[in-house]
Amino acid sequence: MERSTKQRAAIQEALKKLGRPLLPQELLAEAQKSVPNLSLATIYRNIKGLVADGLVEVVSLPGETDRYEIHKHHHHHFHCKRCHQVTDIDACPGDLSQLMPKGYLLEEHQITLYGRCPACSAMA
Amino acid sequence: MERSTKQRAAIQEALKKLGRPLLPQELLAEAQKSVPNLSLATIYRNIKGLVADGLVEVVSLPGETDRYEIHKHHHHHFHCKRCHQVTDIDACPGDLSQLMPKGYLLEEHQITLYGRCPACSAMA
DNA sequence: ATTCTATTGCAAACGCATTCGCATTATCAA
DNA sequence: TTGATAATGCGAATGCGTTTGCAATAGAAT
Repeated sequence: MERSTKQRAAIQEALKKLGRPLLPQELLAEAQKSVPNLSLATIYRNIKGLVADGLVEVVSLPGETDRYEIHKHHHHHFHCKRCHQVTDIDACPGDLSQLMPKGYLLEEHQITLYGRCPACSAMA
Repeated sequence: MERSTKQRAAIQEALKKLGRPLLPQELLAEAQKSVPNLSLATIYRNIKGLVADGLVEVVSLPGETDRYEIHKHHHHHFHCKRCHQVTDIDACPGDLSQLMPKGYLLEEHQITLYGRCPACSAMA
């Protein structure tokens, strides 16, 4: 059966607290603030379960290793070119079937936006 | 200096002929039709050069290994969920800065469309 | 033709994210 | 409290895409 551990709690906390897609490493760093010797293997093991339970979702961006965030409704992502943090974008242009050539059936779409986040655009 | 080999020619031909982003393996298979014992290492070595020369561009899609296609102007991609082939989509919704939260600077965007290509939607 | 050396093919080696083995620890039902 | 066993930590092992070492091959200038 399923046991509740401080590690799993710390992981969910971290995801909830930062509220953006996190790399296993980022998740590890944040969760270790409450469980110091938490290991990366435990991050992977728990994430796997959380994803299976539908509590967490995998965020794959082009050329990036998978990130994880608490499950939400349809949304897109912004990737800062400077700090490389990924942020959720709740807006959506809507139906894109207008872009499709004849004969193609559109089922989903994913948009990745690139640029500078507020903190980074304030700098350079 | 730079020499022209039948392998490099075959690789460019394959990219031109299929006209869509190709995986190293797909490229290998197609190019081997004219140069039978072409090796994967040669695919990688030549692609590297072609990309450096700006003749070929890298196409990274979420969760997929990089594909390569002849360089074109801004466009997007369609990924068939059944046959997994990737097709160019020349249309673009245009300016998406309306989606951005305040303070974020938008520089680029990438859209990946998913569904069924004509051949595959005709089936199931 | 001959020579010089870029390019190739092949297999071994890498880099890196993710998974696994296993002894140890900790959760939870009884 | 105790016993059964799920979960953890750590390091070793995978998987897989890509790169590299090296001897053999083949462009291209002379």
